[in-house]
Amino acid sequence: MLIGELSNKTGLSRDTIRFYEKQGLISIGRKERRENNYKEYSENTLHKLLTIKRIKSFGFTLNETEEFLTLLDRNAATCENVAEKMNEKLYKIDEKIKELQDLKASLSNDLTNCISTCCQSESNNCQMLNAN
Amino acid sequence: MLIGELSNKTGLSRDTIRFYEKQGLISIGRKERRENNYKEYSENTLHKLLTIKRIKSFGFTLNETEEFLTLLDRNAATCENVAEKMNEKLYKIDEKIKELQDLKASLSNDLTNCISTCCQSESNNCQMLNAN
DNA sequence: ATAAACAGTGGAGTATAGTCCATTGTCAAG
DNA sequence: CTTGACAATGGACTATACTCCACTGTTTAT
Repeated sequence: MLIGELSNKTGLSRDTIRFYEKQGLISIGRKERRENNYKEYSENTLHKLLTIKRIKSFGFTLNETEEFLTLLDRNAATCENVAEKMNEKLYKIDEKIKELQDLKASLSNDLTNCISTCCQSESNNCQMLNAN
Repeated sequence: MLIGELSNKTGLSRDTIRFYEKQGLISIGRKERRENNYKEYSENTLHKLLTIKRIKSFGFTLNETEEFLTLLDRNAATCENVAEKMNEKLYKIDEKIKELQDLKASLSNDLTNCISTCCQSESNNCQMLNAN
């Protein structure tokens, strides 16, 4: 199929598909061209793109996604290997959540302080912005 | 004071300070130069940089930080105005936290499914990666 | 006198994941 | 026969917040 069809079937833009190609996530051999030089994408490539979409939906970057693809190609994407990466990602997500929660807590805290004390100050400018 | 001292006092690198200058967060007049063309930074600028650090520590971007600085300059950074921006930021943080929690939940869920079913499959490659 | 440390400027590079543009070529419909 | 839709390619641009580099000038210490 041509890139337009591939785009329709995957929901990825042509540009994105070409970008993935540049990045080496998918590849096309010299033979897989029509006489007019148009690329003829295989079902395999379609499937690969859908896989990329799925892996990305788990929050993996393109580089990480590429690692998965390599494993898949080698038939080495065992549950064990995959679960390991998933757990790492889960850990990172947890870290980010904690970071954000800390940030939220400190922001909330400062905001509370502002309401109780800073607003009584005679300065127009909120004291919360003053560095320690 | 010269940029080196400013850097020491703020903990920001010279490059960062110059970057903030390029971005217009701090500015220096033509007069504030020594004869050798070195910039002479004021206490005011030092204070401003510390304020920038503090605002950024709340998770605001440089653009958002600039808005605060503008308010401060106009003596219009009232608690009300500041609190409004803080609340917006809190809301965005909350949204991000939720996003991450959802992502985490779906990842965890798929991982659980994998462990209970996918690992019994005869394929080497984990089924979790298969697009629907 | 010379080297180290510091200052100034302009511009490039980093990471991420595309998106957009220009140009040229191809194909199908009216 | 020309217009529109689609394809290929290469390269520029986006946002964010710096960081690093090259090159030049100045000051300080030895």
